[in-house]
Amino acid sequence: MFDLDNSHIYWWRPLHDEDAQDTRGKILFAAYKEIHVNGFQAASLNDILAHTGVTKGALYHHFPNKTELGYAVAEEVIADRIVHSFIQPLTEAEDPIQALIAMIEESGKAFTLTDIQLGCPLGNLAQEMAPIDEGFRQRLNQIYELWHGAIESAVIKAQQSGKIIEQVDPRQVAMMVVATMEGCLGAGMISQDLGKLMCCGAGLIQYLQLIQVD
Amino acid sequence: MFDLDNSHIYWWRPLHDEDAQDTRGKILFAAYKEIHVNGFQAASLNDILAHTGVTKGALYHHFPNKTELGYAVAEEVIADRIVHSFIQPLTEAEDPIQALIAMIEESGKAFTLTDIQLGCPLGNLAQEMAPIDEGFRQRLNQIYELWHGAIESAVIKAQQSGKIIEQVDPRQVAMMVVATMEGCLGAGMISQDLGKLMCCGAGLIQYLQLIQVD
DNA sequence: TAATATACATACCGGTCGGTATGTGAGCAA
DNA sequence: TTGCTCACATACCGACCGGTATGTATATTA
Repeated sequence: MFDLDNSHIYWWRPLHDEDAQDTRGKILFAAYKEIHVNGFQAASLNDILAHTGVTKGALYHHFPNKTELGYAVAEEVIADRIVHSFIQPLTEAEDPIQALIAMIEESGKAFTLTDIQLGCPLGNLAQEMAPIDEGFRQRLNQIYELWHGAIESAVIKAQQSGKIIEQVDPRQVAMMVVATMEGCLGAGMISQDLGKLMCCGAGLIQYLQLIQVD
Repeated sequence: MFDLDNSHIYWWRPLHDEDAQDTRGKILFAAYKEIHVNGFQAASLNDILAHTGVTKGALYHHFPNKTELGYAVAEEVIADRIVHSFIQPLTEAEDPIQALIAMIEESGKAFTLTDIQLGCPLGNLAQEMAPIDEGFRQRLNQIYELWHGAIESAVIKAQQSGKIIEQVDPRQVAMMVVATMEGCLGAGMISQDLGKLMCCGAGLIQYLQLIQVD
């Protein structure tokens, strides 16, 4: 239904170099892009193969069926991306709340119109598959729990060093931040307007500043 | 792929009585449910017909093709639901911010596990179709803009009556509230945990209380 | 009453889907 | 050299998809 070849500006690209990959890696990355654009159910194996030059025999040599290919994309590609982009920067930071704010600001600037048209690979797949496939739900939920945990730890750390007010519940803040980030991306996607994405993100940043001690 | 018949507890049900509808209405409502469960692309016309007892001839008598059926669902069923559930209560309220908080609390209580498994009909469809079909994007974006406008007006009204601090931008708050509500539903969906939905919603309510003047 | 339009019902079509059965060439161990 | 395994390649299958062509009963109009 929709064919997108914008590999040169693909923000959601996994961090490692996909050109130097083996057959399995090629399939995995092509499947990731197909799924990101069309969703899992509408993703066509034939299209994935056409984009890679790999044949169907090779695909079914590495993956038993389409569903397992989807699981592998979730576990290996998407999880990897979330950890590197949103979790590691938080756990490594001195001041994790400032890092979080910086991360939101950076994301807002780094996104292109093409990026937000596609939405978040994790969020899209979760919305589509969680209700109808327990295997997807569990794998994607695990990624979210990692993410929630990282922000929760950041808030706790900030509270301990007296940078965030004691009244807020770290778990609540963590869930809300992730939810709002996903929601902001959705707003950007539907409006196809980077300004609205930034507007939404600014609201989130202001919230994070409101819960800091003066 | 997934067949759900929980019409007796279907929270997302349109407000009017679907049993007393004409053929067109029956198709529309059945399509709405199919799309809500499976997404638009994976929604099967044959399944819709099987659930209604209507035949394909009747369907194509009322709708020229699947896409136009989807447009009609967005314009007539989904928009109707959002307006009645989230917009009218706001525009009619004396104290719209309190109404907004009450609405979030009420939603949290009214939802069943089955409800959150499916996610928001508007959000799901937007995430799926906005990137690949301009017709869907425009129709769904219009609904979001209505929603944003209603909350923005509520915030402005609250600022004028001195109930909300002047520092916040009404448009930012509006977009963030909608984004967070959608994000919270997503969190509930993926975790299949009403507690997490409530936790996320509590974070949003606390934000709304933080921007109120003491 | 005859003609016409509406509101469906039935049967079927070409195309695409995920999946499979079978074939093939390279590498390696004996 | 032979025999086996791995890593694919090719051809094909039945199922299901959205869509259409055609038939028919009923209501409306001339």
